[in-house]
Amino acid sequence: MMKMGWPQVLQEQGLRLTRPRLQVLEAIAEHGELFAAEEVEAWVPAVGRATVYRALKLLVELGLLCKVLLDDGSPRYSLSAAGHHHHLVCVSCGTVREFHQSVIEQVLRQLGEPKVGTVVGHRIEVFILCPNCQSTHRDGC
Amino acid sequence: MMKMGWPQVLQEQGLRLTRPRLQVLEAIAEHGELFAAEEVEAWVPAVGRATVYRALKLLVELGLLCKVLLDDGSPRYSLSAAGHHHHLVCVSCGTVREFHQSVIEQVLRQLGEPKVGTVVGHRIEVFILCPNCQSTHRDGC
DNA sequence: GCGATTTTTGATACCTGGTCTCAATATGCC
DNA sequence: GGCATATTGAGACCAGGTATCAAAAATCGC
Repeated sequence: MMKMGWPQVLQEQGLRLTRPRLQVLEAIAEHGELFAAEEVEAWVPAVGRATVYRALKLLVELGLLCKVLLDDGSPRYSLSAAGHHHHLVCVSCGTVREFHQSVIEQVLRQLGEPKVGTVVGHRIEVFILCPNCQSTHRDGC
Repeated sequence: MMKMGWPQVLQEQGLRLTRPRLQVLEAIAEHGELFAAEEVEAWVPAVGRATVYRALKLLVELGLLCKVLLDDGSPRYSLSAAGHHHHLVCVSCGTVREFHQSVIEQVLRQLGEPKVGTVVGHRIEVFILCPNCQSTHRDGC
């Protein structure tokens, strides 16, 4: 679920749908919603390290995956809806929600006065404690 | 300039003002406004690698330095005014400006409805092309 | 000023998250 | 099936750190 369309997307770019790429994709689809590159490596031991990283990069470029920077700057990947958005990351359980906030975008645009410069991009990451983790303080969360 | 108060700050924490720490601090004060950890290493070859990183961490914790994540997630450090703020980073020349936007903070607070969770932190980085880099397209910028 | 105490250092090993190279292999296309 | 081209995997290497631990330095009490 999310795998469909993938071959087409690839081929439009002159890219090939190879076994390693498929294995990576399947592992991701099957496992978590927020994961580290290292975890993917472990999920597909048959696939070389470099290839795993190449696949992740590809998926990010194609917009199927999103690179999220945690509180301390360490990178994680999450399945992504298309388009520009930001993340609500639960610092406890790692759940990631995407959100859109046109107000914020507007404010940022306003920053782009001539004297400041042209805004060429931005990143917003919001760290939360999700309702689940908030109520149940069991560490299993 | 910015060095004053430093001994006091350190001692209040039971920390010591050592030569390596001073060397790192002086190098930073003397050199750039946005720099990589690696650069600091090169500026103070007499100071061990681990110590450089420890000093940087300390300075960040004490709020004298700010860790900025570039577009691609790679970390840089910049001299910092105290207090919560965000960054305007010029993608061309690396100039960093701090900014405050209460509107954004407000919006983020609103995200913290019960059903979403409690906002425990956020990071905002805005990437710009500064007026300087915009007009003069000489790569020296 | 001296010694004891405690912090800090630096060398080194190790870690995560990647990238680069390059020969060997797999894919897509006809 | 055969060919051109994309891709892979092994392995070296890199950035940016952290952990360990004995040796050195700073501060405190006197």
